Amino acid sequence: MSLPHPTADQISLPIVLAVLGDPTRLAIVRYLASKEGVPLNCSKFLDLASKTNLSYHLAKLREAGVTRSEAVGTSRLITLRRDDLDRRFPGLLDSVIAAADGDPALPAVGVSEAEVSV
Amino acid sequence: MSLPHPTADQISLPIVLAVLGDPTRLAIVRYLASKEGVPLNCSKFLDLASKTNLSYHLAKLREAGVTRSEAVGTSRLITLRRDDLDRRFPGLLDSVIAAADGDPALPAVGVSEAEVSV
DNA sequence: TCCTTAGTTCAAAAGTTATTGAACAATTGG
DNA sequence: CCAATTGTTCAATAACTTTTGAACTAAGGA
Repeated sequence: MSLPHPTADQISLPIVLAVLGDPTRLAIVRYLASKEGVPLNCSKFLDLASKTNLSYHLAKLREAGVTRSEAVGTSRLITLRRDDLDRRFPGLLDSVIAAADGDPALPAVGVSEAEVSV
Repeated sequence: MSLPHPTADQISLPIVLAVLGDPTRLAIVRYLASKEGVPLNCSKFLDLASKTNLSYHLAKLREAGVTRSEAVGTSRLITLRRDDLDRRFPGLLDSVIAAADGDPALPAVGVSEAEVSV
């Protein structure tokens, strides 16, 4: 582990809610949840935002304690901190993801604007 | 009903999360949840923020679809839109409120700074 | 009617967050 | 070593959010 992460008990509810309240970050979290166990690198999310902007949003998620980023080579392997989140805020992540999955208007990884309207 | 409210299906997940991501608004929602069924007026929340600022936060909650405000005389009776929220986002409100209740560091209605530290 | 109570609106200021491009580091493969 | 790949950092800007005080409206009671 390379970058600074909060410990599980430093994770703050309002910060997590505010961080998940951004559609780009919510899309990242949904995708991580859908690929649980598979560490992903940033390039997976390039259809959501520019590389620089993604770096910003991924840092927000990491600093909030929602994700964990591990440096491996030139990549960052990103995983959802599901265990920590479930322990701190039981049921929260599941209900957020289920609600997001039920909303076709939200941006999602691998679903370009074109694909949506076709 | 006097003021503009979104319909249940206009309620947006990211907006609700962002709105609940503010500690003052989270305290309002927790208090409304703890007094469910009892319509409250704004004065209940005056220990959280100034009257003007409260008006701003309560408008945010209403516009997001989290609360309903009804004008009765010079008062606004405020209630939580639990049915609508539970239908749109099952389990979300309960997990947020349970998580907030478990965090003594969060501001709460009727718990002044003095009372906390004494 | 006049005063009080309850809350809103407005404009300004302050603070925060999001987005961008250019420049930078670090690793890996040829 | 050189070039490509992967992602970060920085500074600037744009855009939004929060907070404030003063002025206002509308209802209710004396």
